[in-house]
Amino acid sequence: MQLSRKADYALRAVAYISQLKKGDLASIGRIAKARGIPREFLAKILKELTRAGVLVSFQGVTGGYRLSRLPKEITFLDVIEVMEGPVRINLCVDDRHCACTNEKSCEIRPFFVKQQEQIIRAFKRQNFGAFAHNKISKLA
Amino acid sequence: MQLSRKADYALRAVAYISQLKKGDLASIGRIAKARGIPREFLAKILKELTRAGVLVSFQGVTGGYRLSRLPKEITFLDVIEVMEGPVRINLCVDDRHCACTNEKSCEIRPFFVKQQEQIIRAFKRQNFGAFAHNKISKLA
DNA sequence: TCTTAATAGATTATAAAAATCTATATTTTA
DNA sequence: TAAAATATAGATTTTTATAATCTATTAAGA
Ligand code: SF4
Ligand code: SF4
Repeated sequence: MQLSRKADYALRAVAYISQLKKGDLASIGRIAKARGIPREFLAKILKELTRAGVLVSFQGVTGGYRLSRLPKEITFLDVIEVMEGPVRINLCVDDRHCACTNEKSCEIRPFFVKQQEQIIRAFKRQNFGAFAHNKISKLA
Repeated sequence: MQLSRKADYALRAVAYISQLKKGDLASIGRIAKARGIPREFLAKILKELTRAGVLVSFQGVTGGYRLSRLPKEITFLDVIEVMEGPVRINLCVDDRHCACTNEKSCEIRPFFVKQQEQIIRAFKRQNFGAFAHNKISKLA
């Protein structure tokens, strides 16, 4: 019932990158240091975000990462789903078949279906526009 | 980001017990069979719920469990917290001190504080009155 | 006193999360 | 063109949490 550290790190890294000036890049090392995230773990995270199309990367001495689109066009849900896969608040609550065989008659399932909709809506509503360079004074 | 099986089992067990007629008891074996929950695991769960004051138990041949109070007076939150401890949607989001040192300046924390309030409110609102004997035709 | 319950608590097994490691590819610049 | 700094790929390891089971004991009714 708790967000993984991986997703938490990812959200903070993307928030950091959102604050870059247009055209700027941030390297793994810089982000890791600024946000206190284990460097190698962050490398893995940014790699996955890049592969998923959330970030764009550049290799070489002046390399690093930037967003693939505007901050306001990237949602918390986008980032969380790259890290954890589809959000499922309880085992059964998605469209796929699951191990539990009670799905049809289950008393408590409808409650979780509803709560899942709520939380997904909230994750979708929250985007990184709130952290963009013009919204926050300076990078730490 | 997913409810534990333990909590899911617990909710279904309490829902089952909520459907008993006044004065009736249900044994571990009966509930486990009816709901497809591993018997020994359920024994542990019901033990904990009893110790926490959600259920009342009776030993001996005619023993079993009943609710400690009216179904509508037991919430999903009550049961979930006995199983998993305090609900925390992300590491930092509670009153205690946590490992992450970013708490004060963290950009994303306020979002999770808010979402946590939402989900806790929903867990508190949902009670077992909805499953009481007079609401549902018969026990399966 | 036998049987069928719950209780207590330790233990094991499995899986997921978190982190790290090794090696390679790419780009800049001295 | 060699060195340095960067990202990429993927495997591996470590750690922790979840899930489940086991052993022994206590309690009460028939
Ligand atoms: S018991 Fe109900 S809520 Fe739980 S996993 Fe199965 S269908 Fe879903
Ligand atoms: S980084 Fe922010 S949201 Fe994440 S655990 Fe730390 S304070 Fe909480």
